[in-house]
Amino acid sequence: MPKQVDRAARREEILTAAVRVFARQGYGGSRIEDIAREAGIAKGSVYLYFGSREEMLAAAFDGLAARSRELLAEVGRHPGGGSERLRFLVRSVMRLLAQERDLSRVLLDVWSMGVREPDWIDMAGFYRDYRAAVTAQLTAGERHGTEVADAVDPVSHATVLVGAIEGCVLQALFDPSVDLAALAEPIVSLLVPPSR
Amino acid sequence: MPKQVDRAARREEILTAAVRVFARQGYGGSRIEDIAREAGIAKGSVYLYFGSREEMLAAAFDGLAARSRELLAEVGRHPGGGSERLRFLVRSVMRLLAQERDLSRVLLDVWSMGVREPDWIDMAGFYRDYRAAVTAQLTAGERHGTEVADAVDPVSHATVLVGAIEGCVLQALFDPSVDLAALAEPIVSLLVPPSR
Amino acid sequence: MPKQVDRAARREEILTAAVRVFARQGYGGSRIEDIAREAGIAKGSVYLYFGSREEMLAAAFDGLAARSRELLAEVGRHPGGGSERLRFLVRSVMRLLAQERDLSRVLLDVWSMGVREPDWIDMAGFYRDYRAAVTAQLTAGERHGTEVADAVDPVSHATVLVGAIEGCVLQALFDPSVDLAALAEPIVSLLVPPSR
Amino acid sequence: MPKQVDRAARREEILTAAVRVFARQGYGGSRIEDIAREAGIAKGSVYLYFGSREEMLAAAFDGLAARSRELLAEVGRHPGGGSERLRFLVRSVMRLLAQERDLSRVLLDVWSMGVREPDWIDMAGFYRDYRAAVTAQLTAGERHGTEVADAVDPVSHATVLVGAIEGCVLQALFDPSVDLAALAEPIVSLLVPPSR
DNA sequence: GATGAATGAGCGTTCATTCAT
DNA sequence: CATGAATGAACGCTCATTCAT
Repeated sequence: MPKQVDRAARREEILTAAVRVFARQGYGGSRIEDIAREAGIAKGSVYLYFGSREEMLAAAFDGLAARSRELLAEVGRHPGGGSERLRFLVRSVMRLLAQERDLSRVLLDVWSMGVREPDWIDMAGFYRDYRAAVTAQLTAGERHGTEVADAVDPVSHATVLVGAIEGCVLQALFDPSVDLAALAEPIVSLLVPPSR
Repeated sequence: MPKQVDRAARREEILTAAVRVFARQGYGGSRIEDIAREAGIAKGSVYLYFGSREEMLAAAFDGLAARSRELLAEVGRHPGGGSERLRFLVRSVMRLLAQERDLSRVLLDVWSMGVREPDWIDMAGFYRDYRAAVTAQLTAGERHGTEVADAVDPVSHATVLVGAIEGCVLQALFDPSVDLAALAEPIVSLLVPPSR
Repeated sequence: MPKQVDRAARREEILTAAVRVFARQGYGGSRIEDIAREAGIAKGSVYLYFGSREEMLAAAFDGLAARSRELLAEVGRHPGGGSERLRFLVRSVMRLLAQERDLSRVLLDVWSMGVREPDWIDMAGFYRDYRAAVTAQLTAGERHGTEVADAVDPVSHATVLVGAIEGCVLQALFDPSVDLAALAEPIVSLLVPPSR
Repeated sequence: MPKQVDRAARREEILTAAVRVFARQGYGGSRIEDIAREAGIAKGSVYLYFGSREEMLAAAFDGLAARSRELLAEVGRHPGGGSERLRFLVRSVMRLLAQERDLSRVLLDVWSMGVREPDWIDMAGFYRDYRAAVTAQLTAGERHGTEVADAVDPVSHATVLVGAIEGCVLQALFDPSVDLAALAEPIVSLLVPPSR
């Protein structure tokens, strides 16, 4: 299936170009022609791979979401207790986002879009799953009594942890002096309960 | 004698309408006419009070930023040590944002805009000040040795705290089952060091 | 009738302001508000004296046309033969236009408007009368054989003379180094037949 | 393979349509849609060939100016003395303008625009060159003493000659009974010095 | 497939004019 | 009379999308 591979690869190329342009100009400020130029193809050709401009934004987020879900899955297979796994999660996610500056920027537009059109991409579901995975690890050892009883209910704790990650990404986008990668450890120290 | 109008009040009315529309449709999806209709005036009249659509977005954020800065200032005058003051800050900010759903939604568009056009509104400066105020309270008692030495440097701690707030707001926007107001206490418990 | 006088005077004030603005910004680029500001009154007040923006342009030209027609009438009463009278006409007209830079500039807009809407102001009639007056003087002495037979028919001669005046005004408007007043004598020398 | 279009030719078609519309309705009264309709294309397509409405006006004048400059250059190569050459110039220019009624009408708008925005199109320069070419021919034979000493300085003489041409065009535009082509000879007789 | 010329709905903004005070 | 806030029709220009080649 050589055609299939080519098609998918070309689609990916265009998507990468789109993300660069979205990151630079914002979704609202990105013309199809800008994306085509960035991808080195003609304007009309974009429509051979994407049905609309919005579809590209969705695809960009899908990529990030897929990688995040993979991470979430990995976490469940990670050796160690809940805390080890959460540390792994936080570090992995922060590394991912620190490396994907462009995608992070685009995330802002996706957020804005997702708030308005809940049917467009299931943002609520994404973050719900995210929190659920964190919650699972936070409560992992509980039934064995090996974790100190937390004053904070695990779901709220998870929300705060997830929120801290997203909120740090946000600040890093605004202010280059905020080093996103370096914030993994503080988040871990402050929000991941010590093992045992 | 011309018609008597309180320019500032009228401007505020329009701004409120604009925020409602921005919240509902997103900045990019809000036509001037929508805003005018929401405000109960004619399209052209909007331009008697705002120079452009973007100016309304900026004004919306300015309002929120001003109230936030007030809060920050109040914090400095609040009785008690750094921890008390931080508790006050977190609770106040969360209450403010919980009450201002529309403004929070609009915040997403402002973020998106602010990342791209750093000269438009000084987002970096806003969050820098925000973090600085938090940092100040985190280090308030330190020189007297009354606070437990923190494993996390105060600036990073502040970033995480501010991030947690913003990140919780974000999740609450996506998912109505996330109760923003109820997250104040978890944030306090997890991220504000206990007094003494 | 004091009110009457005031009203007329006020109208004239506004018209003068309008001419200044038209000259500076062009008719198309002159907003009613600009004119009102120049006249030191409120926007709405303009409409107490003029029915529309276009009416002001017409009035501006009317003023110039009236003064031109006066000149034409004076010419007929001027002592001397046709040539003397033409010299007087050319010098007077050139002096008038040289003094009224603003009106000359506005003339360009009036021309542009007048070509398109013949019913608006009778431009054709104005120039016809103008040429007729010149023609009359060119042929003044002819029937007595006191003028040298001209190789050029008087109507064409008049057209060229009138054209030269307007064309010189035009060049002076474009190029400040063209001294309109100084062109009266050359026009006289070249286009007014010597007496006898 | 994209549709094959001769960009320059298409641009010219649109320009011709624009000139027709400008001539009929005036620049200020010509909507882009009118021009598009006249050209038989869609509104947006106009912008594939012109960046703005004003650019079309400039292009219209550029065309006329280019042809005029060609004429000026031809004059310098024309056989005969200065007077022969000037006769050739006057006749050629008058023929050109008589044939291009629409462009002449548009000229009125260009004048109006050019007076206000000297940087837009170098009207002053155009007429300066025009006068310079005429002046050159007026003084052509002087140093050999073959021309009768003129009472009028050549630069003023040139200004009057150029002015007469433009002024006759103007009158012809207002009044159909003025036959522009027929005015070439009167201008020659009156303003071009006889040979020798 | 690829192209890019063409389309035309759509929108931000302007401004002449009106009219309540 | 004077004012200037309000109006809303109008228009220049953009750009996502289509489709003939």
